[in-house]
Amino acid sequence: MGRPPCCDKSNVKRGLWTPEEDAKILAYVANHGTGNWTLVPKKAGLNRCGKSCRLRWTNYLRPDLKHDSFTPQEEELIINLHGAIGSRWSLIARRLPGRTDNDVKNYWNTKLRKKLMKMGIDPVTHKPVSQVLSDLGSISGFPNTTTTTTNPMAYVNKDLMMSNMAPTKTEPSGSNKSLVENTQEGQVHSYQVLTTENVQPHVFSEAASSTSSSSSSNLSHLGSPQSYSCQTPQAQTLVPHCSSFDWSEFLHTSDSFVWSLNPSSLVQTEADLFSINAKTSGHDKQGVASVDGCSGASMEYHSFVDGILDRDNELRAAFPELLDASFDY
DNA sequence: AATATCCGCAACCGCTCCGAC
DNA sequence: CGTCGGAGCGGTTGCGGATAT
Repeated sequence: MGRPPCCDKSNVKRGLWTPEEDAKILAYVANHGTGNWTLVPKKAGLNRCGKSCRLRWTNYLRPDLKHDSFTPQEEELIINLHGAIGSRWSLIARRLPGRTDNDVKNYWNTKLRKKLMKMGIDPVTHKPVSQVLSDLGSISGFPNTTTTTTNPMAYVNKDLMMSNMAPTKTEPSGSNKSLVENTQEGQVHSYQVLTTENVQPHVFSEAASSTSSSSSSNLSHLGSPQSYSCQTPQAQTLVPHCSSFDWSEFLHTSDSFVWSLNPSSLVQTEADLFSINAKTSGHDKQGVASVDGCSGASMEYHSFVDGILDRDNELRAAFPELLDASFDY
């Protein structure tokens, strides 16, 4: 037995909102405030679903919303947060005053995801594409007796597969979901994320609420000595290895984590990113973390993207034969 | 100038969460 | 403790404008 619909879909207006409808919502909220949205259409004289009214208010009409374009700082923040917690748009949006989860989600899907891919960074795992593909190579050499993940392919971004792989393997649709469907509430899952080194298996716990393969993957990074990101010792202790974990709470209480990734050297443009890459590949390693962990105070000069690119350079140097030229970006 | 294609954004859908009863 | 229903969330769709051909 399914849930009854919140309203009679056939008798309510759908689609774009008119200025008159917006005015009615605004007037209603001004007089009555928000809450009990199912009653709003009737009371405000609108032929709309209450849910639709709520969305219109929260995503567009709220007076505290910003409607201008995202700043480079906001961009950086979104990337960092997405790398840390995956596609938890509402949590990310809470860190961006005046932005809604829908704003952030759309901006990610239309701009940032493509931007990262263009830079050779897999937007799902936040790893360099070459590393993801070489990881995939390792994984595809099954059987892997230590991996408890039911679907290793879930780590691989669909876009990445489409753009870089022969069409012989495709990510099963809803693979993210498959991880979740196999997850009982409160159950702890252990994963080994394979890397080319594959010498430092690490285990992490997945919060039961997690529905994102990207976050799963990145959670592993947070606790991993192989991490490309600039975790602080605090960060490692802040990410609890337990099944009941509230990311919202985490984000509110652990500014030192994400914000320590790159507090002083926000990457401004794609051109900057490439120039950074050029610098680091020129072995100007001042302030660059070692691969096997964070190297103290120098970390604060090392950006999130720097870490990714350094990691990639290191990988290429160590395993030139593994990286086919076609993987170049 | 006309048409096709691409892109961004607003809105919708279906699901889960959570509090009230 | 189970059910109900509102609220919230993430994924997806579709429209309309911009750009390319």
